[in-house]
Amino acid sequence: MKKEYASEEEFLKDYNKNDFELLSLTTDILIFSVSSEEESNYRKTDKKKMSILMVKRDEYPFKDMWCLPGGFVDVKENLDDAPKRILKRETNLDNIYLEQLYTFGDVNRDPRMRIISTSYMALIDKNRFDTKLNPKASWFDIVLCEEKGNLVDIVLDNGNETISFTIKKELREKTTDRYDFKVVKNNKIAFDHPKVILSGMERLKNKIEYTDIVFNMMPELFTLGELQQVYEIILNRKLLDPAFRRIIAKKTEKTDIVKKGEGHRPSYLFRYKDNKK
Amino acid sequence: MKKEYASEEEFLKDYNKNDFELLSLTTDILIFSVSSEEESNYRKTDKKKMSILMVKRDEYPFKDMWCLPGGFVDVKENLDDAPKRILKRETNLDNIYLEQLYTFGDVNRDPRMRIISTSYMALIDKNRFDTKLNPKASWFDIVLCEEKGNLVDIVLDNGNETISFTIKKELREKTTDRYDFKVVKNNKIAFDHPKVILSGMERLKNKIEYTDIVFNMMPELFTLGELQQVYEIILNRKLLDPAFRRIIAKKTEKTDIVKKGEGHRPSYLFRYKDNKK
DNA sequence: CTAATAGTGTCTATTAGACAGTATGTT
DNA sequence: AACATACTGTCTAATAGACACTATTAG
Repeated sequence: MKKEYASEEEFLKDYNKNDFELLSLTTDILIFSVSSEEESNYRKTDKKKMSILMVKRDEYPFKDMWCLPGGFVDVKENLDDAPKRILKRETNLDNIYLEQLYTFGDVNRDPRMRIISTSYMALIDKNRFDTKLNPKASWFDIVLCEEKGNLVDIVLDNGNETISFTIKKELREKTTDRYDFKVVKNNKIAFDHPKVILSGMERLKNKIEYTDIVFNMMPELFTLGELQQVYEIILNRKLLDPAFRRIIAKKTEKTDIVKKGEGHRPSYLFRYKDNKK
Repeated sequence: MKKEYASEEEFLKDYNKNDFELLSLTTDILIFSVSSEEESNYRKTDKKKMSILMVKRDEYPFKDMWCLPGGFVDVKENLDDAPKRILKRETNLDNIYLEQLYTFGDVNRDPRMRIISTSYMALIDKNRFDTKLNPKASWFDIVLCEEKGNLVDIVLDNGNETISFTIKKELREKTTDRYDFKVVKNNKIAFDHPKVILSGMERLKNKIEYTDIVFNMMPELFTLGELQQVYEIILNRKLLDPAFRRIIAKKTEKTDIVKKGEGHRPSYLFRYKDNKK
């Protein structure tokens, strides 16, 4: 028989939290940045790559594999606050503006128990942070990102170790939602984090077109060539100079500072110009 | 002292689930459909409105208020499967393709205990479902949706009751993420569901531009006038006929069936044409 | 006939794509 | 001078916005 309560207060006093099964919630944080690879040819500009911040697991499960910084959400903290706290603890990075990415909740995504994970992402310019990274954290460059048919190959490298995965994108029927991701190959990446990484990369690819998100990963001052390179690695295709400059003109502001000494014609430096309000 | 394990198997045998605080996860489901309001003028076509499927709460907390269909995620079921099961139980609707919307996790969003909720959304044509709705479920038309400055007013009506809310959209600093939503007025809507509803409406507004999602809420055959009306209520603005027809031409296919008897020039019926492979 | 919607033609403004060309530093 | 990148001019194609016009039905 269901008990009748006279008011919400009475009901709550009597409410037994253990009537429902409990589970754990974690949050994983995907931080993108840009790194430059020195070119041997003095004339060429440094080749840029996307990087992802990862952490080496020193405990089971997935001991000695790499994963995104993450951890358990505290019962007494807002979901949005958890990734900030955990990012600080895991990597020592602070003051980063995160946006929610997706919530992954397959039954067997964690071998310990039922754990659901809400992922967050952010773009930063890692050179603006002078805090020292925790020793177990490390930046991995995306050294390969290739899509053949419905297979996506990603290879990451931190200068020391190479890790990689392959995901099969399966079109979902009757929905305009994203694809289903199936991890078909995984070399040293813990949990379902390959899916998180690919989700973030696709989100970024979309958002770069209609937001100013990319400037979060640029330094204060940059050349348009550098900015174009970042667009090109995110979109994974070459852009034409004039078209790029037309579009970017509204979002940037030319300074009178010139970057010289690069072995070719110097470039003006630009800065981000916010047009919203 | 941290114990050393020789293998992942050994670690898992020893793993104590209660080392971490547990919480509950629910899922809320936002179902959109279109309803038509009979026009008194025989010449005019029926005015369309967006509708949302809601459920009356018959228990505390929020007794007698309206909320989205939702419920607790089972420890043994995939997150994506929970909303399907719960939607069936709460409303009797089956076989609906849901996409994940957002995960809401403020500490006090549920007065009973710490509950985090992942919301899902779907668009359906409710007339295609001949299953009878559960008595506590009901379709609410969006009878008003107005944005003034950073305040959004929404009024819902099921023919019997009117419920409403006002949300303040606060621009987040330094992020290209969505706004923060603050519920500043709430008339009879349970939990933080006003936020879920508005998130869904904004998602829909975005997705209608670059996906074919809208056809999920259209009948098999429709006139372009009807389709245009649906676009207009979702986007909340008038569209010009020629421009609309140009865009929609790629996504639709003309049949040789004509809809007559409407008090004005008859219209050909169209059907959705999927262009993705 | 009239009201209402269906459907088309076309001009213009804007934007995207393509390519070629000029400019200017370093070695 | 040669190379690499910076930056611009301009033609063309495609697209979006605006407006006006014609067509067809029920009553």
